[in-house]
Amino acid sequence: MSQLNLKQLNEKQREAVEWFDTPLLVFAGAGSGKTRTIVYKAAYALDKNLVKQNQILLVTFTNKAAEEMRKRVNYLTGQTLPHVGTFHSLAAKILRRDGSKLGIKQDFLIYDQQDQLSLIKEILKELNYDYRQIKPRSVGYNISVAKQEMLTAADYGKLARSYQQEIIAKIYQEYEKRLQQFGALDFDDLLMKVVDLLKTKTEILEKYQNLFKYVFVDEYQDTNTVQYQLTKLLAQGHKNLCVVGDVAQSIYRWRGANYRNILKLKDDFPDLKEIRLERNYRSSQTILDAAEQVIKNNTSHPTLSLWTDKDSGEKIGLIEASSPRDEAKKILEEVYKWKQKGKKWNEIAILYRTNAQSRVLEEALVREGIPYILVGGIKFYERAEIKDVLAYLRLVFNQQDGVSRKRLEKIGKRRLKRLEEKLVNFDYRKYKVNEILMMIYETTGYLEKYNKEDKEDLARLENLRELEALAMEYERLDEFLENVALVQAEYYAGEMSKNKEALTLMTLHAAKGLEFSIVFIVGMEEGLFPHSRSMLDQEELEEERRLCYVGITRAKEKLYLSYAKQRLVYGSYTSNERSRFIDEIDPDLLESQGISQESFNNKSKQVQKIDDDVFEAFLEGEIDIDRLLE
DNA sequence: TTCAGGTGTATTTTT
DNA sequence: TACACCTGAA
Repeated sequence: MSQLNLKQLNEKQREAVEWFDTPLLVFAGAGSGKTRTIVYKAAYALDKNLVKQNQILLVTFTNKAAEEMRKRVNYLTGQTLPHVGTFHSLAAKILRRDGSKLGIKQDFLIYDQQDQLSLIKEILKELNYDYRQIKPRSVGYNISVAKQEMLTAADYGKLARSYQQEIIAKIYQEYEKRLQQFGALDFDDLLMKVVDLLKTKTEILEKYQNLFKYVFVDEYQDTNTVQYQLTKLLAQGHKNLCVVGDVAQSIYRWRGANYRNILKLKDDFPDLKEIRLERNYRSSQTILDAAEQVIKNNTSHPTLSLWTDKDSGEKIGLIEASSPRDEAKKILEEVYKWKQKGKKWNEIAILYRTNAQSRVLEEALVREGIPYILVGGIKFYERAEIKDVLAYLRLVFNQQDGVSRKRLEKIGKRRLKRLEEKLVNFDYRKYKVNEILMMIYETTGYLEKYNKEDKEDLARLENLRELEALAMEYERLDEFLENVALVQAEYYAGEMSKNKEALTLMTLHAAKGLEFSIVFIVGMEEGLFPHSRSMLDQEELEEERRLCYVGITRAKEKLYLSYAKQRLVYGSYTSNERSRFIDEIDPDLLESQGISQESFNNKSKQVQKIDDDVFEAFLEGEIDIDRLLE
């Protein structure tokens, strides 16, 4: 039969898997086997014939998580779940099918944040607002927040109290008009419209309520109001709902996430069953203790109390540095220690609060010849050349698309004109995506923009080659565009990105859901972490603390916290106190790391590149750091 | 269409 | 500091 064996679960996990009587809320602490529990529960429901595979709806926050769960359910049961995805992809699916009832065209485009911003800028210009007074970003943010609260432009106008808000209301109204005209929906629209659809068209609501006999929602603490509504609507039918989350890991408040949604659930489902997964399989006791000591300073929400069978393990390394450069150096000393003990590069991660901090670290890694990957940075689909070509493709798909047209006008009116002439007699449905791509290149001569001899241009051409490879995977243009809009292509920057075994650099946000043997959290300074923008507001400060909690609980064996006494911020030197989060940890759990050896200090500066052979010898443990740096 | 120069601004960014 | 963005001139 199947791979399903409930003996692989602990008691609490099993209880969660077998519970089908009433709606279920699983508080799953960091490293408590959350994914495993969801996956087993879905598999169990299939195995017991409680539902068929297409009757399970499994909503996650990232495509990566969705992919992971789909794979694992498939492994356990041999069945593939068709409805696993993000809130946004689910909404897009429903709107493509039934959106016409709300007057939404079936082939609507999806505008991302950048599209939204360009559109707002254009409107600002046309309505004669000064972008210095009315900031496009802020307008976009306000519109987004409004939509998350399901406020239409008209609603917003009625609620507007200040002059600023009235202007935003006007822009919002115009923005909506244009979206409609262009046949486009933005990210927030997807959710808002689908809730609108389900609320107003009972027959459609019933259809989906009947279809989805079981609804799972992962990372529930990060849902916003409209996502909460959507969950409620869909689950209200069979009342077979399982949501999983951890309040202490809610770190997206600034995008509308409201962890109170998880606490509010009891009001909507009075017979809600609660199960807590508090056994941690990831970290040492010391790391868990530190995490708990930090998070218990948050007073506005309850927290879980994690425990483990493991030993207390290593103390938490505390690194004090004079500057970010010194910080990087000291970190690498510790990194080498672990490398010598046999750890692989990919078991080590350096986490920071802001992207700007990555640079000094990168420089140090490059100097030492340590392979690394930098997660985040410029996203693939956000690159100018990729956006250009996608704009052409979107225009082929939908000639109403004003944002794309505007962009294409900027890169060449003649090119655009030639394409538009071609499109008069062109039916994209008859061609594969890469055939259309070739047609675009031929008609517009876009590639001539770039010179192969130029290093930067060559990189752009390579990116476009990559896009072509992606396009090959799709037959139909609409499918390709939908995927581009809703799936952020994973993209790693950095010298050594091709090297699989590499140390990871990323923001604390990006680290959520991941784990590493050795974790460094750097820049633990007041003003940086907690960030100065968050220090005045209790709610925001607590979110910073949750972020710290997320960071700490990424570590399996050894955690390091580091801070620099002086740091260059916006061009001027500032001295910051060490982060309050460090002082929230019992000093007995901490251990100051030694001052660096002078030799390392001096030599590492001179070393440009280490010989491969020497480096290899070092990896084999044949020589030590000092020899390596000679 | 391109580019130099000025100006303002500066978290995090699953979709 | 450093970068993104706008503007105006060539």
